[in-house]
Amino acid sequence: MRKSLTRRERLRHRDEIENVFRRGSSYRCRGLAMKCSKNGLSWSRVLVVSPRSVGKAVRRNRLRRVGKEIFRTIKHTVLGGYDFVFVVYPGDYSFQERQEQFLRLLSDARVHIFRDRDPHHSTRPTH
RNA sequence: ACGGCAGGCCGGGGUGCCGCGCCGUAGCCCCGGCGGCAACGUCGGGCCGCGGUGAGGAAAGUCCGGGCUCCACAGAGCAUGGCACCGGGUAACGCCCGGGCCUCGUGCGCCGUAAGGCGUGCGGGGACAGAAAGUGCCACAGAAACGACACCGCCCCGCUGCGGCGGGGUAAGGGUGAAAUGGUGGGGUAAGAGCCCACCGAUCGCGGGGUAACCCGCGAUGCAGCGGUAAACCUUGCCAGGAGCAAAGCCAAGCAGCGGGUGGGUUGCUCGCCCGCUACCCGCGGGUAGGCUGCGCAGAGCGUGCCGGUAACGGUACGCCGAGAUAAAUGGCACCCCAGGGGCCGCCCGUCCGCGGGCUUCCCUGGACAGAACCCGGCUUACAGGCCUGCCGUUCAU
RNA sequence: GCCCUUGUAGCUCAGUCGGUAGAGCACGUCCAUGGUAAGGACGGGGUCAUCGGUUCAAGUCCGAUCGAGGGCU
Repeated sequence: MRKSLTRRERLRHRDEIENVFRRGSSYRCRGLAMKCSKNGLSWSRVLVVSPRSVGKAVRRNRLRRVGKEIFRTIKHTVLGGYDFVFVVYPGDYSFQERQEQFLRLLSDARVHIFRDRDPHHSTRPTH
């Protein structure tokens, strides 16, 4: 499977983003928050942002890039048909610790598929 | 060798795997539009390959100056705002370069008992026009704060009850203040005072040098107009029309109009000019927050050499084409080199026996400040570490 | 990206033309009350966001920096 994250798989428009923030379900843990909602498409779309309190543009870009990279490497284990918004908060975390935060919130939302299981028989999300 | 100051430059490099934006290009024939009966052609998109390319010296703050776009043209005057020694550079500037003057620090020399003064060298700083056009302000203190004045004093005359009192002269000394109407020394005088003299300062005139700011020399005037503040109003000279790429133009989608004004034309006033009076403007309400152009373009462009210039910079020849996103591309992981910091075992060298330096090995960091958003020229601010040049100081060697 | 506004006591704000920084609430002590609140008297508390400049003198004038808030398709 390709590990790319193309333009189609990113959440790009203001109304779509505001829709997720307004109507999506919330999940959060230390250092990360996630909002998601169904988008009616066959694939999932994602957006990673960092709040203004993180600091200046360089630090905020860095957190967004790490978040995008994590989603890219694990996106084949995520169900299709959802819009995700990840809000990355500052903290002294390594790449692996950040990845665990993402996997935990995706599991909490029941949209995470483990690789040793057949995707077609996994439990459907309940919202 | 080390340390300090000033100026200039750089701001990690490489390999592998995975990934992102943009440009070009072959393919698939996946999707849509148009043409065609069809095969297919064409345009746009998607996917998958290949090639190219991909953050900074400040990209930052948005403090100045332009280009560019729109306001019919970008016109005149006033208002308003900005700038301000002189000359040059530049598209322009409040920027840069050179020069002048003032001021601060410091070395040397001279004068002086000293305080200090003068000359000169080096380095730093200066929003540095005008206070003899006018207005305002100068708290407290002080007699008096701008054309004003006598508190303590000093001196003369008169009176006296010998304590002083009155009239006048004076501004040297004390005192107040940030600042008291030239300074120092001498003469003079009742005491004093540019009252007179010498030197310094100031003003004016003449001559010389310099494009100029200004400098130098000589002479005259006792200085009778002279305090400070224009980053107070102001005066003089110069500059500026306004808004800003969320400018501006086009396409698609969508909605609902109502009330008011007669003028409107992107700060204010007047004039001119233009447009319009089925138009335009103002207010309330409703709808849309998508795409394309602008916008990645050869440009006040970058690099190197030569020429002119003290320099900023200009000219010329050759070469090069160097990001273009839009919830916003330039990233992630691993390793090596290099650089820096820290620790321990061992080895070597020096030793004033406190330790210092080098090698090996291990760990940490990739280091600081910081992310293009229409584009340039500056300014300001932030910044780990390193390199180069010049000057100064200390030590060692010759 | 562009354009504005603002920063004064713990909080909300005054401070004109430069001349020793104030008000209300809050805080402390005392009075008053059997006690508390209200009330009264007295008092403490400020790097005027930071740095530099002009001036004899700066919260005020000028420049730079930092922070906070708002608007523009």
